[in-house]
Amino acid sequence: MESVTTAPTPSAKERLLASARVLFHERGINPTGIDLIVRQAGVAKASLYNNFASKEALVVAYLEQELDGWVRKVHGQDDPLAQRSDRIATVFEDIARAVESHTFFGCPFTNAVIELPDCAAVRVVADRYRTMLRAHLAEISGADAASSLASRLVLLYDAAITAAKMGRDDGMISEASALAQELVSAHTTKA
Amino acid sequence: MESVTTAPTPSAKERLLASARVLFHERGINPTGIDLIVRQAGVAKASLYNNFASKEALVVAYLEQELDGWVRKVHGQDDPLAQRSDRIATVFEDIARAVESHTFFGCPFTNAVIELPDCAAVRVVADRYRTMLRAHLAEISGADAASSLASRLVLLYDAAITAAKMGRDDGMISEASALAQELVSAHTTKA
DNA sequence: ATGCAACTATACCGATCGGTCTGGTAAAGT
DNA sequence: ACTTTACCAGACCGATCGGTATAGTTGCAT
Repeated sequence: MESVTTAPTPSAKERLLASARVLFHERGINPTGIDLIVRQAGVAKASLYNNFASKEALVVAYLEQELDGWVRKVHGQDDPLAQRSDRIATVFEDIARAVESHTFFGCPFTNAVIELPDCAAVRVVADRYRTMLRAHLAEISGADAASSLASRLVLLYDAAITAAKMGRDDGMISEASALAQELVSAHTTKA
Repeated sequence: MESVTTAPTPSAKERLLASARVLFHERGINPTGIDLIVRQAGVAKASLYNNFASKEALVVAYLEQELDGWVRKVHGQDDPLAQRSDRIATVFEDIARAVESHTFFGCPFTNAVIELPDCAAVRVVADRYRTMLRAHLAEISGADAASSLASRLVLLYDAAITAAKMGRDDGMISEASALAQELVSAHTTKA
């Protein structure tokens, strides 16, 4: 039985966003030309510009799609009744799982800011993501979003992603996870 | 009195590397065209290709220059007789100072890996940098390079840079610095 | 003084970029 | 029946890309 929200034949817009996602992840944004996106989506070039004002608009839509996906994922898998340290561990396991399945290409928002440093709209979405990331990490650790602990968890999350992107990963992700859990435990017992 | 190693008139190669550095930092690598580099260096296009085989080779030379500069900087300012936590603090103060002076554009090696994901030579230089970074952080903290503490310090260093790049920086750098110093102190007193 | 190497200046190359335009097809709305 | 909407296919546009070629100049070494 199909979900009513999933059309059996994706629209041109959906196919464009889907192939843009794959290509931006695998090759980066700037090296991925319009023609390639269109061809891989099996869509006419005009359909791209009927749905998006420009390549930049497509990039922003792609980032918003990534943000939506991230929100849905963390809401779907996070168990509010679990131990704080387990909820923290889940976040880092996510990164490790993506690395193992070779579907990890770094943080899409960080990558986009680096690739398009002059695009204000990209910055806006990235800021929105980072605010929500901080809120989520604060929530699952039982800390205030403005707290020092929340800052430190954001730092460790960013760090794990950077390490996964840059290194051959000698347990850096689990190291970040362990330190994060230590911080949360210390904070929990202290309170 | 001039240093013997600094020519009064920089060669074409030196001028090219100097302007490549500025442009790659400010605009990123891919959006910076050859013509712009050449024009800003006040150099003929042929001089670029007399000194570098391709734009990619220029990028690699730029990264090697960045690595050299980083090595010289840390060797110049680090005081082996200082307290461990002070030596750690210096590393993070460096980032904060760069941010304040608006000469901070994120980690050149991370940025280059993101902008040119298919360039193996870029990866090589980036790996070299990361090995030296780990060795340096291990040394100034009195830890083994393969130790858990060294991993954690690398994580926090990366994190501080990412936070500085992505955020409006509400004390994230000093938060990373504080945590790093706490880890080193705990490790020192334990031993 | 002569020859070579390094340099400047600029025209030029094919390829590709983001983006537009034309033209045609198929389904849905009225 | 007619229009509108959404779509595909692909030619086409000017601009820019990385890179080469031509031609002339400067300065140093022998």
